[in-house]
Amino acid sequence: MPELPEVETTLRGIAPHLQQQTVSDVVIRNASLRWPIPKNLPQLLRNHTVRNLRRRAKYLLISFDHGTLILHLGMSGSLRILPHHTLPEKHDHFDLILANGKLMRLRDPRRFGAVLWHAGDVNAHPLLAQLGPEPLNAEFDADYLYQATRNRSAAIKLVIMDNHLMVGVGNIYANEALFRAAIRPQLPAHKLSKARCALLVQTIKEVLHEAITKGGSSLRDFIHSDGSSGFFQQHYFVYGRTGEPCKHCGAPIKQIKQGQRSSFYCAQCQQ
DNA sequence: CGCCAGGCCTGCACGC
DNA sequence: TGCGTGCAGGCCTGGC
Repeated sequence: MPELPEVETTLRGIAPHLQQQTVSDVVIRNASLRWPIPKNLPQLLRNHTVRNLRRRAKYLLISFDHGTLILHLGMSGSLRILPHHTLPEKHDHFDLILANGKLMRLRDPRRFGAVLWHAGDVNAHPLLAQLGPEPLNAEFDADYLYQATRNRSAAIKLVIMDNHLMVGVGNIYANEALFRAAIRPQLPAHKLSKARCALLVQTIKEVLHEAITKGGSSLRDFIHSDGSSGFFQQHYFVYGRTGEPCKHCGAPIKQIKQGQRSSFYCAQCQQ
């Protein structure tokens, strides 16, 4: 279930193998992801060279001279670098085959991911054009969060997960960042003081940085691994810990639903 | 068997 | 008008 740190780790894992490499072929085994994989991708990419790789929100952007391949891992997607002719397994839907003897393979059991093509300025793509700032960029700061939440009466957890306001905060890290900032997830966003906005900005950056560092430490296993990059071993303060004692005060962690997603918090520590 | 998890787009209805 | 908001639906599989 890739959140931003997993996507960032994936980017770092695949980038060295794709950079300046020429695509020799594209294999589409099952085109029915969130949107259909364009059928003409093989013709579009054959004999073209990867110029650059980057991440925007949870999208991986692989750019060529004539356009950009947009990848999203959805909830169950992973990418691996493998030798040519490695046999595909059940949920291996897409391969980018490189002239250097390797291939990049997308596995996505639940098929919520995406493989799209955009010619021209990728930032103008409908999926990317409306996105808010990156949480790890300097532009995402206390002033920004404070101003952006003044007219938002919705719960702060829903607001920080709104991609128009900011990107990259999924359910796990939203819960964890709010716990660390001692902010109750149901709090109306506009009620946050400037100081609490500053704290939340800090804890969001902190949980994401920590997760990326941990993911990075398992990067050596990226190739030939299952692509999960060791994120399973992370410890959480609140996520998935319903009824278990708060690691700060011992009170049982509560679970509620917000926007059809589970929220976890300590009613004692978070106000 | 049913329920749940995950990301996130889409559509609808409402009120200001 | 056009937002913000809340809700539901859709896309899937695997694990409990």
